[in-house]
Amino acid sequence: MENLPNPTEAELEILQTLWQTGSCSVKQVHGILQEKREVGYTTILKQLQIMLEKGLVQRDESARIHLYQATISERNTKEKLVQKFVINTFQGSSHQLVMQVLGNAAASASELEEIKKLISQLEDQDSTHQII
Amino acid sequence: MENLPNPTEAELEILQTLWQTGSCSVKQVHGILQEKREVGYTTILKQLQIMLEKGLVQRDESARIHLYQATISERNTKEKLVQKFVINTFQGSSHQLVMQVLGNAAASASELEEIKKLISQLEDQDSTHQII
DNA sequence: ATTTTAGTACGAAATAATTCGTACAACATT
DNA sequence: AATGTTGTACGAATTATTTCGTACTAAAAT
Repeated sequence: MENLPNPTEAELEILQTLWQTGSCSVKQVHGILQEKREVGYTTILKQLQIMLEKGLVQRDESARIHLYQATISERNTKEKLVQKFVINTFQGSSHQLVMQVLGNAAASASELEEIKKLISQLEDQDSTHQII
Repeated sequence: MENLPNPTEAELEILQTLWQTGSCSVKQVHGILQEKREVGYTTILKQLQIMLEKGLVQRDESARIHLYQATISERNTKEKLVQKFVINTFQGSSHQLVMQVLGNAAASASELEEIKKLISQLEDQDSTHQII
């Protein structure tokens, strides 16, 4: 249960492709990111090497072409990033964040439906499990 | 209608105190932040000077003690920061962000109530104003 | 066997963000 | 007037992040 550093912005970009694709060569990652923006091959290579040092990814070196994969889960990572963001930007009030987002982002009716459903579930949990 | 850069983390911290207090001397800002963490006076001074250059704050120099105030609104700034965060972390899906947050942060019943109310409002708007 | 191709390793430059020391200026106190 | 106090200005060190060039290595193709 090590405590790894949060990924930086560029690192997160790479992690996203690893989460989506599973296990990637540098070439694959580069190919995917290249579609979004101009970036050198060795830039991605170096990033992955740094991420390896940090423990954010692991790699299979058995073949000549190394295969990288994320060591941290998408869910858990995003959870931490959200937490940090909420602290920095909303003084820790995730409620405030939600209100902001719902206010801005014209959410579609079906999305609102989904959110309402989640809230109902949460409320049920509350009344069922809460001790007081 | 200039387009100012997003504030960095340290800058945001300062902006928060300016938003809360209105118009502050360096000393005031420093005093408030000092309570949260160890930080030098000239650090804050320099930050404010940089923020002035960037246009994030303006200052009243009429007195010897300069008074700083934010040039960008809290609401608007946070909106942009959220937008950027959602793009980086949730590939632009603010809906995903909301689901994450609600799932994690054990929101209190009253908070959930408040959110539900907002959702109802949004739904009303939809049915009332939407064209299709 | 030589050459070309496709990969990794590594140093280091470029950029951005943060921090603070030192110098200087204005006002207040003696 | 001299001294102390409380400000601002500014240069510069430090740290983090991002980027890429150059060198090296192994495999594939000739």
